[in-house]
Amino acid sequence: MVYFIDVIIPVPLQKLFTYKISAAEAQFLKVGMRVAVPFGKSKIYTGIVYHIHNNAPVAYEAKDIQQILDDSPIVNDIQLQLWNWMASYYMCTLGDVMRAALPSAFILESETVITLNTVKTFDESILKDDEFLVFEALHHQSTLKIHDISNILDKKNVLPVIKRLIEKDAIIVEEEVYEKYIPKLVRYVKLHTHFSSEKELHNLLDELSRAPKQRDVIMTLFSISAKTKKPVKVSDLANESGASSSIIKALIDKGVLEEYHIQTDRVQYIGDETENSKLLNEAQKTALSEINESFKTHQVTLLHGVTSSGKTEVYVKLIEAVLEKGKQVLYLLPEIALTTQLVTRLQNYFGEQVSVFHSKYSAHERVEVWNHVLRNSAKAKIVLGARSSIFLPFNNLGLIIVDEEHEQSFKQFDPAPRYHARDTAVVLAHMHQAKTLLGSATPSLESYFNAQQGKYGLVEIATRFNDVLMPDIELVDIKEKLKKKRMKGHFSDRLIEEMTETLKEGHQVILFQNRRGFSPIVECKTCGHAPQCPNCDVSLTYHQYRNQLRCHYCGYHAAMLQDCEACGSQDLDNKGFGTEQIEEEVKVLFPDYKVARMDLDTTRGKYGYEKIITALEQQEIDVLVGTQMLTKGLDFRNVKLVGIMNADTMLNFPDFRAHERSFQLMLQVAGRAGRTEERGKVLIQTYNPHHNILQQVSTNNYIEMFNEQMNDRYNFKYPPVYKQIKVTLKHKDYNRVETASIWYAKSLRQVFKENILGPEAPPIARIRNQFHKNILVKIPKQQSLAKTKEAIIKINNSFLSVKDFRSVKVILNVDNF
DNA sequence: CACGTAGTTAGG
DNA sequence: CTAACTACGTGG
Repeated sequence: MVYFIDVIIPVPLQKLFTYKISAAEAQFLKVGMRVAVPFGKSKIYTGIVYHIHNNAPVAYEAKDIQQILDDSPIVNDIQLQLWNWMASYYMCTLGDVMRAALPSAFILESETVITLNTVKTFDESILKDDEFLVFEALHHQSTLKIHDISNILDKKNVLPVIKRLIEKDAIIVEEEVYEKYIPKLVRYVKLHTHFSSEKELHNLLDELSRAPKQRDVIMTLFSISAKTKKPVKVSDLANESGASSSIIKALIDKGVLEEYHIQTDRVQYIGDETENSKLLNEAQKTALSEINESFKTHQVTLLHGVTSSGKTEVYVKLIEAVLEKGKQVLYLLPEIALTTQLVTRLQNYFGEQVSVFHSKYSAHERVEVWNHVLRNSAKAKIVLGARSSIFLPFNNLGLIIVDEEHEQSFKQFDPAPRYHARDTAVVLAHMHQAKTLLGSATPSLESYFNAQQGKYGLVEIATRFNDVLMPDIELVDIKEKLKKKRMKGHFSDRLIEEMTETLKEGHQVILFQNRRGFSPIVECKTCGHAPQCPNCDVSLTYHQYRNQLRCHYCGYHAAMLQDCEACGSQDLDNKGFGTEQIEEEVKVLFPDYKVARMDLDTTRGKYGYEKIITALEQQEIDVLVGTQMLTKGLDFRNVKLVGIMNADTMLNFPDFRAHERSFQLMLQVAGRAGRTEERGKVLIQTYNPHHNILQQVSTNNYIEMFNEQMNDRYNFKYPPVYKQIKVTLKHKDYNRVETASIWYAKSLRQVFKENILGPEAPPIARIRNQFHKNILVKIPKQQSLAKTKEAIIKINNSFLSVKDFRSVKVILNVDNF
């Protein structure tokens, strides 16, 4: 009998790849294990076993696998089922999904390593300059990577050089596979068993009387192990005894102490005893029983609770109930809300059972969480994670909570799979026959729509915790203020008044500005020239903290100009405004108070975000200026005033969801104000105070906003009424994308008629030297999604078979919102 | 002709 | 996606 396996390779290819395995391997291998396989001419990839069978491929000879990498599956059947769903729903390959799903430490790749050929001695004089450089470098350093060689030679294409060196027998190249995950080992010591008897011990101590320091170490070891009754770490022993590591080493060398290693987790919860969950108030109790009731008839329930209504306590009760049944819980949050208070809060209740999973974790840390979940370990009963945690190997999920359900960061835009974690969570929960709870103070239209249609259950909490009043929201007409000369920079007299009063009372202020950077563009006052990004169709933005010009799209940066590139004038102006400028203005207006800023620039690094949050909590900051980040579920006791500097930029954003987003954003920011007894105040500065959305924000009227927006969605055939798929074409040659996109749209129109929009150039037509064109496919509710995708794939295939179009990159984005 | 770059194609 | 291969342009 011959055996074969079909393997998923982490490359964007539709097909699975078949390899030959031995009978013994077939006996051992299971679906979901990793194998190292040769792929292409010279690479070795990590693949996931998808299928084990006896059907020899007809068209080619299958290669052998190189190695089996696991003792047991690291991916379970439900995951593979989810991967399949994802690949087909989001129109990408299983390879794409695999890359996103597995922690990178699981996906090892081979790397070409170059070493000297020591077998033969040979004449250096036959080497050319380039070759000699490499040859000599290898005498200093035993191995080199391809990358190192291109650095040494300072050129891109080094393969010909390497090829010649191999031909001359000067070097050897090998493919080396690296196991990327290394468990963290901690060194422990114990007294050698040799000295376990009283007598031997006495002898030892006598012997050591001439080495007092070593004797001390032994005594300390006794006292530590007596105190803790646990194995003793070398580091603890060194600290307690004050002995240097060389003294300990001497004892180990003598055979008095024995050293050993224990594998430890990188991520550990160090906390006190867990506390009992809080008692719920009436509104929360009602909500909890309504949710439980709703789950009897619905797989998914939407919890719409106003800001600070105490949704978390309700979640905690639900989690407790699921844990009691011995099942796992996944708690999904937007990335940004994760690093803070909520983690601590849940750990207070559930202690060690909580594992956290997000993008700032290292590859090693992620593997550890993965393994805990895989083994259904007690340390990962509850996983608190960002969007990618839907990929963890759950085997017994009971509940998924998607908090801040409306957040767009649950959708991955680039690279594929372009999935929405909320929607994927619903599918995943279904596969586990688990329930999904979506929570938000400002639900997305699609979720609320689903609830209205009866697809989801709906539970509402209308009052804030402790009956704190909703903040008082005031709209400030800055057009009028400007006319009456009542603006100081970007601050209206009303905002200054309120800030002065709030600060005087010892409360804190948050100012929200919807753009980062000091000023979006730099403009020459003489000729009007604004420096542009060389790779993208955007003006560069000025960043004061590094005195740099930066492009937000490709990361290009250059030093701030001294004079205009076009006319040489030194009169350069910073136009528009952002968080940095607001910060500057606050410093001038309120010199006696501490101002801080929170945006992408100031929250870089692993704990950048926490530092600012803690400073605010400890009231080291009086005024915090920030971007969207401010909105994410932070709970500050002492913030009484929130100022929204300019509501218009977001309202006028060219996107069908601009209004919905603005509503959500403003209400979320407003929710930061007055979370204790005192009623908070929110000032919204705008040129257009009569805008419907602003009126709805000021009266906190979600339903009115929902109805009005849904009306627009009906009229213009937008989601959630219609589904949509966005096709993006990219190429560095403008004319090529132009013709390609016209061809593509025309083919789509033949099938979908008037439900095709475009091709259109996006607002930023060129990014990283690639020209973009978008085509939108609108899909009516009654039209089969599967058939629509089939048709698109068919068109896409014939598109790719046109020679001229093959170099055009096509991106399919399902539910591109 | 040697070399370098850009485009093309296959991968089991 | 990656690497090998191919076609073509440059410069000695």
